[in-house]
Amino acid sequence: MTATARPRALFDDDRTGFIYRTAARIIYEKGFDATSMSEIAEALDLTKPGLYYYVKGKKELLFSIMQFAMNLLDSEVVEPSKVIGDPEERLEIIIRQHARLLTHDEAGALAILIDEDAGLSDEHRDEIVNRKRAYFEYLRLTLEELRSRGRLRPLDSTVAAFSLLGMVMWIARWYDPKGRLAGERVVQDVTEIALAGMLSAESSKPISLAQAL
Amino acid sequence: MTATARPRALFDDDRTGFIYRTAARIIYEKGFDATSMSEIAEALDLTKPGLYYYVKGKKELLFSIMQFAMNLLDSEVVEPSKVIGDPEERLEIIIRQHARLLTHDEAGALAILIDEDAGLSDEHRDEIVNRKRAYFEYLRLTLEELRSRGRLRPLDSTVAAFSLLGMVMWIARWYDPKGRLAGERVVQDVTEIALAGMLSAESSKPISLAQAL
DNA sequence: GACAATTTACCGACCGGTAGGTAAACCGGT
DNA sequence: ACCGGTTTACCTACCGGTCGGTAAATTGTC
Repeated sequence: MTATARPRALFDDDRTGFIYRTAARIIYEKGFDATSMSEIAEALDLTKPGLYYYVKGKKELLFSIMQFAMNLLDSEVVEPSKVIGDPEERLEIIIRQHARLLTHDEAGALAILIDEDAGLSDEHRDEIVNRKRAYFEYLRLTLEELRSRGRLRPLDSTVAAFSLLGMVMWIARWYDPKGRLAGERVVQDVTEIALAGMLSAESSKPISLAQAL
Repeated sequence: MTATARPRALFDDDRTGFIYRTAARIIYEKGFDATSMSEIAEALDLTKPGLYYYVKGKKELLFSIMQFAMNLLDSEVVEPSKVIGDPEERLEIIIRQHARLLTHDEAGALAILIDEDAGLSDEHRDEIVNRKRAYFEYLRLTLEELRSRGRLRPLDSTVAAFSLLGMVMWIARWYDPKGRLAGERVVQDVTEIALAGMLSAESSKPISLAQAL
């Protein structure tokens, strides 16, 4: 697990990266519309035009942060799960990794990804929505694969996939890393609830092949 | 429209009610900050001062809508479930009724309730947060009751309650009443996933107890 | 049932303030 | 002398909110 492996995103070394991450934190805390460019600039010890030297505009800034968040999701959740053949194990990794991401500090950018697409231009929103849709479809197809092996409850896979996402995404809304609950406990419980909600009653893990016949 | 028991909220007859509901729809679609009072006024075939004849201010308008939504939640979810003794049945009613509410048209006000508390004044936010907290605690205590009867998986009840809420609330984000999926199918599947995720493996009754509603 | 007094339901014009954004000057390092 | 990075000074657009006013309905009085 190498627990401390920090995700190391695209922009992390240069000044631009610092700006994006700082902006993400503030926008996450206050909301996109309620956050002014001057505020972000101030947090960077800059004046507003100083910030505009680095970013083209407020919408582009939001878009960049969202692309960063989607990259994070791809590299930390999708990629590691892709190599796993068994759909049940794969589903578990998806949930667990996604939940884990949200309990870590990068949650800010991820949470922005959830809520703020209204602030994007039409073309940018299309881009983000497509990437979200791809992730959703990946999750849904994993569920369908599970169904074809008789391991999924008799559920509509769209409803099931959205339910999983809702459970997991919600973590960003309520979890406080400085609170009573340990992050790993949250990740563990959410993963367990999610799997139990999806898998058909009999034969959780040990037996697998005999049932398909 | 009589037999199906429309929730019939506080404001439904008078002009004020119409204003609140219209505003809720627009704010739900565009977000609170991105919605101007002139826009709301225009949707009502009024000018801005005309709108201000009815509402004291933008924040008060938001607060009123949120109070309406909380009242709806209380009358449609909490009240009907309170009379049920068995915690498993009660849990099912809570989930089912809450999900059902979100698949109906009143979802707008409910969704605002989810996202927009940042727009409230401090005192108003306290009021809303307290009501939300009461609902959460009601749900969590139902889970604890379930645990005391050995029917809850070994989960932290806080994590479990938030997971349920996330699943259910998320419906407002993705469900389209005009889409492919029938509302009742969504309600049914989500309820099933939720219960399966909570209840310990042995001895879960057949799901369909409370079909009549 | 006539008519003055009052209230209801609005509108046009406008104000203070702030947001996103820009032009142009400035400054330190090489 | 140049140039990346930064500032000062500023513009325009729009937002929440208010002021003064008014046509139409309602109410009280005789």
